[in-house]
Amino acid sequence: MSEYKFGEIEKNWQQYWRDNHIYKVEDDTSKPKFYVLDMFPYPSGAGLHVGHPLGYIASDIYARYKRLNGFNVLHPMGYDSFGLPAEQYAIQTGQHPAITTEQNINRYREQMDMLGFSFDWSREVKTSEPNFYKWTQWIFIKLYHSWYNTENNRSESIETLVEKFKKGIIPIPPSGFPYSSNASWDSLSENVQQEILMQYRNAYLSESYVNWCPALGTVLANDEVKDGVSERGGHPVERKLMMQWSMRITSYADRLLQGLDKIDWPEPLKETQRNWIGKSSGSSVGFRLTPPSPAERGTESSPSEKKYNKVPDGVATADKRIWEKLKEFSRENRKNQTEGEKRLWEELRNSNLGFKFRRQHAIQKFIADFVCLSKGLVVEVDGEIHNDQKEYDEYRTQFLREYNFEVIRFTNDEVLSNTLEVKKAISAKLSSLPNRIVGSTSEEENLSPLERGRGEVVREAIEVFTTRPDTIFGVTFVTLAPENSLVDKITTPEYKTQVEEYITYAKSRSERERQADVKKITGQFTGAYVEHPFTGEDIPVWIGDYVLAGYGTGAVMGVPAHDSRDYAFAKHFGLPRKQVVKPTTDWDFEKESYDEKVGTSINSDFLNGLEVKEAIIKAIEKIEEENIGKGKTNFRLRDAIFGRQRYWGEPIPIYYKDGIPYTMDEKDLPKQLPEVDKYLPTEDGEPPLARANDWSYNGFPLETTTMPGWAGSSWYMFRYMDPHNTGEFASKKALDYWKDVDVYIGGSEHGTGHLLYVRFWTKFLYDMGFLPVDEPAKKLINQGMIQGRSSFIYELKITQTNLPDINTHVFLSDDVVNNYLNSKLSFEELKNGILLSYNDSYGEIINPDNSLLIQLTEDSIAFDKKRVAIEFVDNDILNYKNWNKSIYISDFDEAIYRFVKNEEGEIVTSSEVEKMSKSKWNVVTPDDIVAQYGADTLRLYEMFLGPLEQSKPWNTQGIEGVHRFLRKLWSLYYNRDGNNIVTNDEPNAAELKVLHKTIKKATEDIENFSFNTSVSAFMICVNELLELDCHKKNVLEQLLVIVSPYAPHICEELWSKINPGTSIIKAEWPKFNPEYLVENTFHYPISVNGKLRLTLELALDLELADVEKAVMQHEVVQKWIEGKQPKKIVFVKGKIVNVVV
RNA sequence: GCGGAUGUGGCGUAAUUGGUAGCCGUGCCAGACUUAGGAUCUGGUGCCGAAAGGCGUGGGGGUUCGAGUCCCUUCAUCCGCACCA
Repeated sequence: MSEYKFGEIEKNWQQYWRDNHIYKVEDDTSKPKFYVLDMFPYPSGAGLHVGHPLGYIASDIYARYKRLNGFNVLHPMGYDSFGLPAEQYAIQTGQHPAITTEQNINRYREQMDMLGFSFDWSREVKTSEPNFYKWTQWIFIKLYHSWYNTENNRSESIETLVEKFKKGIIPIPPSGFPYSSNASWDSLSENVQQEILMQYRNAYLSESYVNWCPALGTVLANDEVKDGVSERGGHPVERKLMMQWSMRITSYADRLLQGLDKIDWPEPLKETQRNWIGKSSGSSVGFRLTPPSPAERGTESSPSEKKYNKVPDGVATADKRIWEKLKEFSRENRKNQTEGEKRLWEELRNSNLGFKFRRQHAIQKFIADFVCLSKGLVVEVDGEIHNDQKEYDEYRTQFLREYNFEVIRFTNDEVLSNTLEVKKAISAKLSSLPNRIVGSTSEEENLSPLERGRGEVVREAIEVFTTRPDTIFGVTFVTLAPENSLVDKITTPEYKTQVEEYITYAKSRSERERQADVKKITGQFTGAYVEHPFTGEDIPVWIGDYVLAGYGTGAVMGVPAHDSRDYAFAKHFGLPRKQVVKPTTDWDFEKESYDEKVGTSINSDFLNGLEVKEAIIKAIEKIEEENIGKGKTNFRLRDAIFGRQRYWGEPIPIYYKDGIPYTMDEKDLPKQLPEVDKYLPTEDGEPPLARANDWSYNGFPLETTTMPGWAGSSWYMFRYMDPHNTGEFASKKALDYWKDVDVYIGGSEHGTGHLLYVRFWTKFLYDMGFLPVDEPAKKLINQGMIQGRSSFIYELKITQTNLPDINTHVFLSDDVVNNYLNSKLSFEELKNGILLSYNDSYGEIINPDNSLLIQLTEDSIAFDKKRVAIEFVDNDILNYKNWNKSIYISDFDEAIYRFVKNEEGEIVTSSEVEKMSKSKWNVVTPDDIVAQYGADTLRLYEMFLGPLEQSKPWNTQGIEGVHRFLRKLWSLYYNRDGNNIVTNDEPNAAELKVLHKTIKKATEDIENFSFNTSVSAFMICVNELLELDCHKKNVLEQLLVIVSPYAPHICEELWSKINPGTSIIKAEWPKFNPEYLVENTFHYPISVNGKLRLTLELALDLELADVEKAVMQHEVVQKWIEGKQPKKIVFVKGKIVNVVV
């Protein structure tokens, strides 16, 4: 063979590799493993475009490199084959999505094969195949039967939770509202038990606000919604309250955050994830509601308005009327404590259990032995139990319950003999109860402990979350989200109507509107007031839709002087402002709020003089001390909605018995998708699965929603390790050997979706003992996007008063339009050009006729920007000769096209860089490039384009150069006459230097994923070898090995010529030998005063003194120092000499 | 608004991490060969200047013998999040 016939060569070798299963990987534990993974594609109907292979080429190069270095490399590929487009297509055509998906996959496969990737196709996975999604369903079942135990910070089987319940220990569920019942677990009905467990399950069913997309007929996850519209299709999305399956990813928020520190992922991506998780620490603060007077409440006036009397009017714990008497009792009791009481007080006092207890405390007409007001728990120690005592105790318990106190009793003996158990029981009870806000009025502050026993005021409070507790003294109002359940409770009668109106208005605003005009300030006063926890001032309570119901407590404290949103709100409604932080610079508080976290606290009582950072700490301290609130961490991350009202996804393996969900038996998996007549919701609005004939399990109805697109992709990398296993998702042996992905390559657009979910599931599977690792990928590379270049052309439009505009089908060269718009071209000239275009038109003239154009006036013309398909544009020049009018201009209708050309006779198009997409007509497929230049050229070129991580618009300028390089490489082996000219001569020093310089560079670059620079190194190497006229096997052979990951076909071909019968795939990466690069001399740059004046070749072993002599003698240096004495001579060996005068 | 990134010839980019700015490739200019071609080869090509030389890494300032690289400041572009308290 004489010429570089890439087409033939590539086809032959692809065939050879396939036939010999050369890329098949065994679990060969004798070799070190290396796992190189690409994010698997969704097989869309458009096929691969030139952007897809960018990452695949990079990973292929890396995989090949690792193989040549003796690693056992796992490099698989598969398809994320469930998804919306296939289903949308199915709805339109009635064709089963599996069929279109299969077709698309075949097309993808064909295209990938064409590029010579070294994937082990025997391990291919498809998420839509039952033998794959069987395990996705299996994982779902595991998630359902597990809960996150915050004690040891990991997921556990739900059984461990039930055991706790049986022991009476009730962990606080993620929702924050624990069940509290004195009944034993076993005595609860199945229904209640399941309901309780649902509060804890990692996969759970709950009613919550979701992103509902009516056009797609399904809910979407937060990361599938961008700017209030669906990511796929761009349909509007609204908030809707629905019963939904969700994944409790929020339980993992902190670990997902921590985990980022130990993985080698790009910093911007980690930052995006941190942002998305959105951890912020601060404090909750309770603002007690000020009891309105009966007159204000309206209770006196009319019973019908009594429903607004829900504000507890300050439950003084002691009945004031009998206080004096109670005080006596209390005093007596304190003196005559029983042993048990004494012992228990030792345990409870000083907040030993984490909560403040009081003893001998009056609650209405009783004295409780011990009470924790912030939890509403009374602990009683009884003496001997006789019957009347029992009855009396029962009565007390009942009574206290009415006042919202839990009662727990122990006998004297119990306390003494088993203090530890008693303590544990109290602890468990405490942690199961919600917090209450307890406060005291300032007058009570000065009372003696005994006198305080009179009771403290327990009132309902609005709890807010703030990251700036240091600005607590700057609070001038409190705002609730319109959805906040307190709104209804607190609104006073006179504001009832307005508040209701406002809520209706807020609901009517779609998510998109709400996001679109963030600047629009709306809100409504409720009539209610709360009390400032430190100053006791009355603070008005507002509602406003700038407060989000789903974050924190759905309520904020308004500090208009130090929060820009509060500032805007206050300004709009004329609310006062209080400065409490002194800025470090001049600040005009009239103009804006001072939000910075630097400065000194002022007007803030105990915080005065503290720096913001200290003040925050101090404020939290005080808030906790006073039982006003608690230091707290909030996450922005929401639980991920897991159900989709769609057909083309994994069925959720759940059935319902009496309305209670149960998981299917694992042995019955996979639960395959049923056949349906249509891929649309039923008439009753049920998801498509409800159309199936018998969608049931053992006679019970099955769940009809399916899993979201990200389900399969959240664990697929582990399936590749053991893809044909039918008993497990992967064997322990395979998992232990392959462990995790060493290098994962894919786009950064998955930063908050896939890459977060896959980390979540990995951690979960790790917790449950199914995986040996808790992060899926050690290293991640984000390849940049290859953007498309969209072309546009202007169409002349005639605007008419009172009539619709006329599109003329006259298209103008972009520069002509610009010249006209910039007045470089007169209207007459333009008109002339338009009329002339009729002589050069395509087809006959239909409409508008020339007469209409003759009447054109300056006021009646406009230009319409239209898309042109990329295949008809070469370097921004419209190739109108190939123009296919039926497809290639948007808004086509039957017509004849005319073109107004510029002076060069060209039609110039304008262009924009956009995402490559079928709908934008800017897709370039690899097929044409491969046909024209070959896969090796495309591979090299895509790498040569620039750094892998960088996004860049696709252009083919420069592809010639890369192709030329391959031909030059070829010419090292074959001369023009097609004769093999490789010799067996020993290479000389110069040749070895060139080779080893390149080996060094190629090795370093590949390790750094700097593929563009190594391509350039190859070019230099080939250029230099050609110059040296080097055709020696000992040099060329090694060169081939280092080029082979990039251009495997040509290298395999040339290799086979010099090493017949062997494959370069099995070769060894050459070892860099630094000896060949050793130099004796160096061309020193010599500068005078930092300015380069000459270079001087000097021996490398020269020291400063010799160098100085040589340099100073030099006439050029003499000239520049102008006879002055050098102040200093800087000499860096092997680098530079600088003479300073 | 917050967060992240990037600014270097006509263009894509490179620079061993503070040490000769512009490698490699395109494009352009000139030449050679020629079957007159969008092939191949050779030379040139940051800008200004006839040259000597001067100026040059978005702008301004600083540190240093020396700055594309470090620090401060400012501008522009792109990406992500976006009323997250």
